[in-house]
Amino acid sequence: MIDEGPAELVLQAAVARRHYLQNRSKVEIADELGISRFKVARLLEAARERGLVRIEIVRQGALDVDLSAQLQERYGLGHAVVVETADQDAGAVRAQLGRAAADLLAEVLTDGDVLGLPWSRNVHAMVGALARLPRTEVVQLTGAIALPDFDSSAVDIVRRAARLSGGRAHVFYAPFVLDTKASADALRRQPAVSQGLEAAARVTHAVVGIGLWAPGESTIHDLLDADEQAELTRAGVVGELAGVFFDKSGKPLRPKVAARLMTIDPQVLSGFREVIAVVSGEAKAPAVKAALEGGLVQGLVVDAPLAQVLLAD
Amino acid sequence: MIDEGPAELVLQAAVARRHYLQNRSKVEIADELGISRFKVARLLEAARERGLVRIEIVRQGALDVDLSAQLQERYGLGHAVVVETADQDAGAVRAQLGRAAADLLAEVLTDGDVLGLPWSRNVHAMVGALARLPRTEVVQLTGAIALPDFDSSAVDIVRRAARLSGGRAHVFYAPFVLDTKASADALRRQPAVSQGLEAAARVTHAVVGIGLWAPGESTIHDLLDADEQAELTRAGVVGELAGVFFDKSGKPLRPKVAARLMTIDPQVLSGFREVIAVVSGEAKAPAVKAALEGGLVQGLVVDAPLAQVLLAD
DNA sequence: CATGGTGGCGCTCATATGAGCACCGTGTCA
DNA sequence: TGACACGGTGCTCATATGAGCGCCACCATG
Repeated sequence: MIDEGPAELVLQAAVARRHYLQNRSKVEIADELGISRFKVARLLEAARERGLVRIEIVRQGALDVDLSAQLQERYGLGHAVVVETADQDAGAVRAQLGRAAADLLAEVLTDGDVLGLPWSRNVHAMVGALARLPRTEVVQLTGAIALPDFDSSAVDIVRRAARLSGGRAHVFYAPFVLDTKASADALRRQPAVSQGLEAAARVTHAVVGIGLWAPGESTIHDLLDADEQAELTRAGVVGELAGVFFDKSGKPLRPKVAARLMTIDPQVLSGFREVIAVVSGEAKAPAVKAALEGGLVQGLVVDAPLAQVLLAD
Repeated sequence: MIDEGPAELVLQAAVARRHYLQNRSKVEIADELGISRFKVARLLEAARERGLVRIEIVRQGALDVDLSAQLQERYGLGHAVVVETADQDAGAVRAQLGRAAADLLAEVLTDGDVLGLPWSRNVHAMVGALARLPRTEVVQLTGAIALPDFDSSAVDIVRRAARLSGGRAHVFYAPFVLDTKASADALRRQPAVSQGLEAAARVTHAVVGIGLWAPGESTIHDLLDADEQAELTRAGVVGELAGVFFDKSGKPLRPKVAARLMTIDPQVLSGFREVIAVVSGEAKAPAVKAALEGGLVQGLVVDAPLAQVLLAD
């Protein structure tokens, strides 16, 4: 009797089929085939080693759940969602991410949580896709930016989210970037503004975008002049989220320019239970990686290409 | 909190990934994720139900082990081997089947077994592919046929197998088909022939081809004249193997013509421990099905198309 | 012929797992 | 408000499973 021939192979397949495809127990299989349960176990092991059994985690609709799970495990995230975006233009990708993020948020939030939202194109997209939310207060985290292509500001974002949740909206009217520290301080002294920013202390969940500190990759970057951009680069800034700057290890920085921004303090951010970042594009990987490593975000909604880069060593 | 969103999906994927891809126990996973082992079990169940986990039995080289296992289970066979033959011509298919059958035989036979071989094109191909065999006697089961394309007869087949195994060859020189019953009887009285056929009683394993009772699908069919062909068809013959005729339920028949054939008795055939049939081509399915249902064969080496038909209900 | 190595097999016993149940918080309806 | 159904959870206990071990047949040497 010569071993390892086709009969052995087919026996392994027969056992694997019964166990994995018809999920019957090893004892059952052993009885049926008249062999010991130990032999069944060994046959299964051999079948797996030989590569006879192929197991994969399948994509579900637009979600690549396998990549998601890998991301979640790799960075110890609370939540990770990878959206499969069949090479579409940036706008379509943003919309898909927004939908996924909206679903995630609706699932993650519980009555009594407090949601914080900054201005961000991706956050805007998410709020646009929101259908329903548990009852939560919604807090504005940054000043407003009026961009030519967007007819919505931080205030509108927060209002819409609050309307959907049925909770209270904490808003204030102020620009994201002021011309001087003095103007910014003056604004912060306004009761409406200070109350709004104080509410941020109660926030449990925030949804943010992440900007890479490079031209065209961060709204704030593009709002500053060349000298300031360079200064922050020299200071080690690789990215920002909700107006909080951080370096390549994810450590928050407080550059002088920050005093001119209407945004939350890095320490407030770190008090949130979960910060969910919605980001797309491989280009942003360095900033996202830094934010992850610094523990600035605990949730991630990204497109597949970015996920791939984040997982590549 | 709204259920069944992306977070739930990703959680299921995370659990499935850990369990199936990194095969860690449910208890381990439960500890790591901080949930109960029961919840892990339920998540896995949900993941499987949802189709999130995909398990398949993979083809191995030329063998479709999954189809093989299905065939084996379906017909309660001792052995089944399905060969993947990427739509080649009949000759190439025959050669591949022969190789698979040779490997199977080498694996199945044990010292002391007795191998019986009839004349058949597929058996000829198998013997040609044989490289080594355990020590077994080899017994000729049918008379010889000289076909224009084949320079080998039953005698040569048996001799070659015996040489490879190192066992004794039991051969006799006689044609497969005689002109009259009287000639056949006379031949059977020859000591050399009768001794050969008697040795068949000790056979434990036989490898045979299966002929479908139709033009071009059975060597014996084509050797008879039109009247006889029709007579057997009327008698219910759907196929033959090793010169034994059978009907559509696999019951052996003994038509008058059989007396003119130099072959074994149906009863002798049923005394063999395992009869392995080597067959290819969907066309032969009816004959193969009959032989299987009648319990005439316990082993099968077939090409994938035939296997598909045998499994289709 | 003795000797030791090797691989396959099935055992024991601790652990992992599944079936079924009880519990709890929630929502619904009278 | 109370009664009740329901989904989700973790428990108990019987069963299935895995790790490691010893047995035995086989084989290759001295």
